[in-house]
Amino acid sequence: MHRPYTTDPHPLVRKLESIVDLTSEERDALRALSFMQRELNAGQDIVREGDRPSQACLILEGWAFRYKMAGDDRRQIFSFHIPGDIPDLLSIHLNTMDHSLATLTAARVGFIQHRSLHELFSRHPRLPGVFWRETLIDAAIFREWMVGMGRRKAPSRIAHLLCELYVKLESVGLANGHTAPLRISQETLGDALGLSSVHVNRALMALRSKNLFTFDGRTLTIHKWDRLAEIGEFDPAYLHLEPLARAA
Amino acid sequence: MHRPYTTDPHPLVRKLESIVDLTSEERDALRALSFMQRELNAGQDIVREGDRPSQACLILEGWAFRYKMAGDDRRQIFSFHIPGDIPDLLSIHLNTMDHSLATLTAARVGFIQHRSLHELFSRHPRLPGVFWRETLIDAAIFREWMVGMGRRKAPSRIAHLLCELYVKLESVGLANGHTAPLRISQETLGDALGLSSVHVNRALMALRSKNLFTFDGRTLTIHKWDRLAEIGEFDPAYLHLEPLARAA
DNA sequence: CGCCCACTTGAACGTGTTCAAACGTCGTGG
DNA sequence: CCACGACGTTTGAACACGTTCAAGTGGGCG
Repeated sequence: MHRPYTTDPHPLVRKLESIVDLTSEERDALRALSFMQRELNAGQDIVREGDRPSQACLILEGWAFRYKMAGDDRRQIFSFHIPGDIPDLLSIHLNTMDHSLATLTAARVGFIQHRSLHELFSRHPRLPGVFWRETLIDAAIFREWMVGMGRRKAPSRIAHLLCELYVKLESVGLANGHTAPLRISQETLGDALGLSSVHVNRALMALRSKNLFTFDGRTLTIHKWDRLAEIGEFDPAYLHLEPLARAA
Repeated sequence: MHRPYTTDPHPLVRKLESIVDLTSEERDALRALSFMQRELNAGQDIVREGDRPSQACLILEGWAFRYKMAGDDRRQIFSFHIPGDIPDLLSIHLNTMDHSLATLTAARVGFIQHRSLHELFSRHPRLPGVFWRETLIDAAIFREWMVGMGRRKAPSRIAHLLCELYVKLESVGLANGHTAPLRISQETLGDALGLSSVHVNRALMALRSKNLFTFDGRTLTIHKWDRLAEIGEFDPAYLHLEPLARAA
């Protein structure tokens, strides 16, 4: 379905190579991007709604997620991010953050100055298009989540999310066979799906009784992909995983 | 809150000038963009999920919306579009449409070849960033709709959408005083909000009884903005209406 | 005038929420 | 090593919100 992942040690290079053939100059330029590195615990905000960042955050290890609060009790999560992602890349064109970014697990992240990215883009004119495309895929995933929250019931939403996360992990080489690491609490799943944790629990138990997958909050193993995809109405087209045409 | 709109006859120039100061060269290049023009009735698909367009659609007159079907009965609408918008601009970087675009009202649209856009971008290096930014704002609106569908109740969602549409119309000069044209059926509102038309009707009636606004499916007049914004938890920050810095 | 479409209303039903309590597990410190 | 606490999961019961189906209303347009 998609190109084989490479094993480049740089997460950003690895991610982009899963999408497009980089020239060696582009690869070198990406590896040369300088950033300040930080280790964070789980559940820490990286950037907050209202901030005006001058740098963007590259996930090097661990998971992050984006969210926004409605009032001070209701949280809506928009996306989960894995190594190689730059979840707040949008801050290079939108001055003020309209949402927050936080770590889901303990994580290592790098902060890249916007200035460095602009330089990278002007020197390597194919790259802005590649990153633009990444933000368009983000938006495609948002649309699919909207379909879920607007038009699918809880079990279907859960099945869909599990399929999506599995495919994304697999596409960057983080899944083995039918198993992938997935350290997400039911409360967090609920905040991503627009459900209460109680209802996530009940729907999850109902799904579990069908033996389609096992999931204990740490590891996801999918036993019957086709059936799960059917329940979740999952069609991966919106992830746009087909690689781009080769570099000229 | 945002810059005064210009009255340039070209909808695309008018839209972009509401965001950024264009140089006269940029303006001329935009006006010179060639496109095939078409008149469409209300409720016609312009591009469909699965298509691989070689052109992008500029709305010249009337309204359009983007949507996706779940099964063949449930429809989810993602966005509404007005003159100056290029709702499927994403097709320049994503080969296959993951959703459809249709007219809401009778409309006049222009189809711009992707090739022309690429040429425009390479000749006017500030423009890709401006268009990229537009697609990032699209995504910001998707996020806000996710908050609504996941975490707000029907009356709040409706109030929020009315506020959003009013502000967007005002920002391009399509609202007069407190009144704006808004030709949307309750069924369509429901498909955008993740609600049944029956429930939209009831929630709308309940809101109407508060005399915050009048809306008859054609025209929206807002009487008590503050109160409506409060009910909808509407904070326009996510629309990123502040103009960009002036051209150097 | 009459038809069509959108809006309105009612009643029964279903999905998901809320509140509360109990249970398990894991990591920490005594 | 065990006790404890923190946190996530599981369960129950009552309730609220939203859906569905069905019928009736009203306005605009041919």
